[in-house]
Amino acid sequence: MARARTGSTNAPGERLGVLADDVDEADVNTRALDTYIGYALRRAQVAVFSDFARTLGEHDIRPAQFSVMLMVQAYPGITQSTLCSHLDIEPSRMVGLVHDLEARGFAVRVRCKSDRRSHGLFLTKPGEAELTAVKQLVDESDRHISARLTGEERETLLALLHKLYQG
Amino acid sequence: MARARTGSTNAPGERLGVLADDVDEADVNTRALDTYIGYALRRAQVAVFSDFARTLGEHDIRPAQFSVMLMVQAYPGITQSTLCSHLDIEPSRMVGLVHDLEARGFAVRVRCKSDRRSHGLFLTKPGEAELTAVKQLVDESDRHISARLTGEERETLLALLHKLYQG
DNA sequence: TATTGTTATACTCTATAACTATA
DNA sequence: TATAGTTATAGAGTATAACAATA
Repeated sequence: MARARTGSTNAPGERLGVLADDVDEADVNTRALDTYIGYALRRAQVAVFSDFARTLGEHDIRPAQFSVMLMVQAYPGITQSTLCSHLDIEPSRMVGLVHDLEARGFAVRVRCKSDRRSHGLFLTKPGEAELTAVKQLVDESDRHISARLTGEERETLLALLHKLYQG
Repeated sequence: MARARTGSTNAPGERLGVLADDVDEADVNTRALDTYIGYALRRAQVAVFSDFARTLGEHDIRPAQFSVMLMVQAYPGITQSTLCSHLDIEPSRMVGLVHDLEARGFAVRVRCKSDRRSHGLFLTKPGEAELTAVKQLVDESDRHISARLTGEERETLLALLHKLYQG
């Protein structure tokens, strides 16, 4: 890095026609970025989501859709707007997620008794079965990506992440 | 949650025309998701990137573009392909990032001596100045989001995240 | 033949505004 | 008038294939 920083031979050259010296690829690292929480979060998230997609394979359930299914299972009859506020998903995006679940026969919308503007959501029998299968794979993926951590480190990581986005 | 799980009154009703009972919003939480590393990472990353955008304000530099500028400053003359491999950005996306930096006068492309297919990248004087200003804001944002952690917790978090995506 | 940079394309995610039906 | 759900649209991120210039 010292060599690269001198800039003695590698000047930008406002004058065109100048050719640039090589940077020795062996010297290159991302140390200047590695101290940022945001950069580390991003890289970790990409790695985790990539494993998620690989593990779920042909099920074709995205993380956001999995989170919706899990919440609908935990709270049968939950409305889209309640889901939106708790999962921090925009209502307009929720429409597509729910519509896809319905089109695949995994969920149904039912008008709410108290407020007929709202739709209560329920998993169908096939939806419950799909979620059971998918949940096993998600758990497997979570174990897989946590494999580099001890159980204690995993709990510490979860607690620190919660501190970042909660109170 | 116990009430919601019984499903006694809230059955999906394959029969249409049935109306759904309300779910008590006060009972709703994301506990079923909070134990997943991937979910916690995603929520934390959204919070951090949101603060990043808010803090940088009118500078209109996205995280990916900031990472490129920082690497070009550390390694003047670095090529797009080297940047791509180290930042894990697709070459086709790098084109747009670099083009935008050039269009704004923050960077220049210079043909490489050894391999004239490659373009060495350099920050211009205005680019250096912009990066200096932006880096202060990024550091401020990082301090801001780290405020809920002790210095030791922050280091622990970084170390655990690195374990997730590195060796 | 293989690689660098590029163009084109497409799909997902994110964000906003506007509309409808209900309240 | 306000809210739930919807539609439409646009910008950004991600991924792939194909092409020109160069190796």
